[in-house]
Amino acid sequence: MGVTKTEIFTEEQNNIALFAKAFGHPARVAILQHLFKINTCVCGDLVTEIGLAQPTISQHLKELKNLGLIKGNVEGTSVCYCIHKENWVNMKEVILQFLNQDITSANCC
Amino acid sequence: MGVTKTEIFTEEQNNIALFAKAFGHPARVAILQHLFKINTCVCGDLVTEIGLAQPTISQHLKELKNLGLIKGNVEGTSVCYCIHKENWVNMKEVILQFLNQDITSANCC
DNA sequence: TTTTTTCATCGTAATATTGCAATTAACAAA
DNA sequence: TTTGTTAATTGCAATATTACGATGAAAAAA
Repeated sequence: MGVTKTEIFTEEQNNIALFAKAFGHPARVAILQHLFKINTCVCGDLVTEIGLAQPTISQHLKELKNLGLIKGNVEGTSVCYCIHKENWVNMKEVILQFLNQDITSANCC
Repeated sequence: MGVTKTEIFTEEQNNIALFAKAFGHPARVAILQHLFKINTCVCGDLVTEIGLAQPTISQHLKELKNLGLIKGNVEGTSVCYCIHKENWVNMKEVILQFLNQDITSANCC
């Protein structure tokens, strides 16, 4: 029915899925990459950088912020965004543990 | 319009997003985890293991297969699935490169 | 104060995703 | 052949996501 049955999965499985969804869209990937590349707060140039309409970027930023992967500071009329280091490291741990499952001993067809 | 504007992003950004979407749903996370845990081909018990209806599981398996992350062998009336090792390693490389962007020197607010 | 700048929010349209009942397809077993 | 088993496919309903124009809010600039 279009709604994910989160209740039948573990918290870990739901967390992995939530984080993965965060960079499951190229616009959010591009936003995060830009924040890493600039390596400091970014005030306002994300719209021209990415090439989507301002409300669309704002929406993607909101999702990333809700997940805690970025934070935003108001500076006058503009807002400066940057990676939330601590939460990024936490997210990375969760995803890495999933990606690094042992595959070497797999006895497959 | 509900449709992602893939044409304005790089191939790398689109690839990261595609792979991330693959485990952006807890059912697919659970399927992959089970395949890793069993560490061999799995024939048929995924439906009872995960707890979703058979057509739903079949659909998630199809997505993972289309992305190349798993492969399926027909064995009589049943189908055996397992991780596609080589493609999994490739996917891991792509995601890791994205996750491991340097954050230490970030000069943030 | 008025205007401008910058970003968030609202409302809406288009498309995508999730989930399942019903059916079909392919094969094994009787 | 008929029956049973297993998994894919079809069709559909419900919900989620993506994108943007229009508008609103807040602060700086004139």
